[in-house]
Amino acid sequence: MALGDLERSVMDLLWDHPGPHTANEVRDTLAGDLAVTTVLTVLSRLEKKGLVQRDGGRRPHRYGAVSSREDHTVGLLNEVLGSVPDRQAVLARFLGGIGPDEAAAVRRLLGD
Amino acid sequence: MALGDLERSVMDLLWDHPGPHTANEVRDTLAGDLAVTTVLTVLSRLEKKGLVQRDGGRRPHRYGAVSSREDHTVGLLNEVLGSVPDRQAVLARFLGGIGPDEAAAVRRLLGD
DNA sequence: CTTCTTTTCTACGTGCTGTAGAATATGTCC
DNA sequence: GGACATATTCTACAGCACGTAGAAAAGAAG
Repeated sequence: MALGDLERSVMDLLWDHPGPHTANEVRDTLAGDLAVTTVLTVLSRLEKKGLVQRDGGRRPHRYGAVSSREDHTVGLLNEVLGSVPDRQAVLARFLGGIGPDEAAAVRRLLGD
Repeated sequence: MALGDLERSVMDLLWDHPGPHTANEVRDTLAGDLAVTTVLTVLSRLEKKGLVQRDGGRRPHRYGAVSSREDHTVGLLNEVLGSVPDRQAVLARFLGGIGPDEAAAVRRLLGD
């Protein structure tokens, strides 16, 4: 599920400032001068996409990211890798393109 | 630049059957019963997106993928990774999620 | 009950994609 | 070269996702 620019901005905001937020807080933190209804529409769409969860206990409702930015991004990576028949071949090209320092980091992360 | 379903099918075809193809060949190889003009429209759009190159020397024109599926996919991966502030953190989560056999493959690819 | 706040419904413009007919350009055969 | 076949471009439209927000409804507060 691809995100539009505003949806992406909202997610970035929720990731950068954790803790559930009200629509008005999101609106005030976002750049630009959007109507609250706009923010609510976007939050609802993100909720339907499974990226945002809502605490609708008492008003105003609070919204927060379902998963971390990192986990979400890993999901995207796997989605991309799943669209290709030879995952390994893509990883090979990818690893061939990263810098030496990053390669070292990868080795370390794999418990060298 | 995201691809639609038909655009994706055409790219898969061009990747799976290398060598430049005419629009009619593409049409005949694609599933479904599309008009040639449809295929030509899609090929033109893919050309504009930089994914397809056309040899317009003599008619019928021949179309082929600009880069390999692997290179294109690596581009997508880097695009995803570029949308995040801490690339390393994402890689960490990604590597943590791959199987042991794939981890071994990665180590090997990094010139263990 | 009246008023304010919050949320939902509804709506519209825009851009992308799938789809293809109409119009045009190019090649081929007598 | 003219008629016919083939290929390409133009134009168009429907559907969907997204940005955007007003109108309407639902809930809270005094």
